[in-house]
Amino acid sequence: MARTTGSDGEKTEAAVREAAVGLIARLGYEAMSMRQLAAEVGVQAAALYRYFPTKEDLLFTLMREHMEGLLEAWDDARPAAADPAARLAAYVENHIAFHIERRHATHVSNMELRSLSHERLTQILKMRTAYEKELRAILRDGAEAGIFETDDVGLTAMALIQMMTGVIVWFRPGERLSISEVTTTYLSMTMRLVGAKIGACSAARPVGRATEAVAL
Amino acid sequence: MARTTGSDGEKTEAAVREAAVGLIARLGYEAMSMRQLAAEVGVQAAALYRYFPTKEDLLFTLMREHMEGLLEAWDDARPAAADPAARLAAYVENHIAFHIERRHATHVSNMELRSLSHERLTQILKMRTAYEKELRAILRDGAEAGIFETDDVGLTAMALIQMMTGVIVWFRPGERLSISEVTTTYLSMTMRLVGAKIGACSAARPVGRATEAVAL
DNA sequence: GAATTAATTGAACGTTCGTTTTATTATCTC
DNA sequence: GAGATAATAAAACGAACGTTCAATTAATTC
Repeated sequence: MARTTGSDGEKTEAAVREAAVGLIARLGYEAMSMRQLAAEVGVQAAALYRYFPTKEDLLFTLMREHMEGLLEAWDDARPAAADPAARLAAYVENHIAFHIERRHATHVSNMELRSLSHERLTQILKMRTAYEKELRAILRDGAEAGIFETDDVGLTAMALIQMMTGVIVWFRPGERLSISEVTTTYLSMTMRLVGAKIGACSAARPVGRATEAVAL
Repeated sequence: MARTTGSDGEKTEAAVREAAVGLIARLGYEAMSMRQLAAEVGVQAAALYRYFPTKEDLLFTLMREHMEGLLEAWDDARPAAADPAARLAAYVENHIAFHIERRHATHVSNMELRSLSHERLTQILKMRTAYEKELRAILRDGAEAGIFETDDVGLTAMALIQMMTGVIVWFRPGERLSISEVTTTYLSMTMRLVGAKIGACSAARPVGRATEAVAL
């Protein structure tokens, strides 16, 4: 046989991407075979090569578009206001929402970096660094304004990102907590972690601890 | 050829374990071939099967021993005192020290879970849960005693563990920060994150923020 | 020093892998 | 409706995979 009735390149390519994200997230890039992916899409393995020249090209495409999406999402969510606390709150909310919504793609982008060629790895890491740089800028501004109290901006940024991204490891939609409950809790943990002063944060509710400290 | 002069089963097995941890951490379990591992040890692939019946047995052994080591380390480090803040400080210090010292093994234990059979996965996860339960108990005790201020004990525990374990992603020995500097900073971030009250923590230096809150 | 055991080699097994090639059919263009 | 093109199937490629087996030699035992 050959071309099947109703076959459409765009639809097939989209189906390949979607199936690939799911399979790689579940099995790992190395463990997923092209035949397995093709079967999931309902196609022969050879057909995949019409859309992606190699298996690694497929992986790289998924990762690059994930990172581009993350940077775009932050570009849209970034508040105009200069208030560091509000900017930090927006960063946290955007980060958690984006990563929960794309758990599988995030898993792939975080776990399969070692399967990229050196050049492509560099490309992905460059995007990641640009994204992290945004957080460091917020923390630095907040520390200089005396609103935050961070011992080490770089280290705090890494700790926050690890903490937030870690949500995808245990979060399952429809279980005990909703996305907004998780986000609220993470927001207040973040504000406490950076030592945010009261009233400085418009989006987050008052962090709470300082009131009790005063009461001591 | 056959048995080589000076060959010793115990030494070879230890060399296999060590090389396997390094290779799996760098390449991933699926991407590492038994021939590659054998070459690293300086032996033929067939020789590996004298010590580990299958590739998965090797992986499982590495993971199980890593988790056993973690539980033992905490058993030794656990303070006798009942003070939740001191216990939390001990947990953080032990966790970071253990994971930095065994970065590669931690990487393997965290990243290659999906390559285990269902039964063995359950076994490893049981150990991991037992370890995390210790942290939840500390947080609960601290919250009940009014020393900590945690919105959600389970969620806080996950956030803390992700944050702390994340150290191995970026930490490189001999770079900008020493282990003790990293530990100190993470300890103070932890204490702020859980909203620890001043003076409650014997091991950590005063967390700092409350003093300024009082000064407001 | 002969017998036994421990440690390893080298070659091979069947399977699966990513990928390529060729042929075939559906759809689109005019 | 003929010709061009897009989308796929089917089969095959060589290479690499985990693993097994028989042979061989070093070390140990008595």
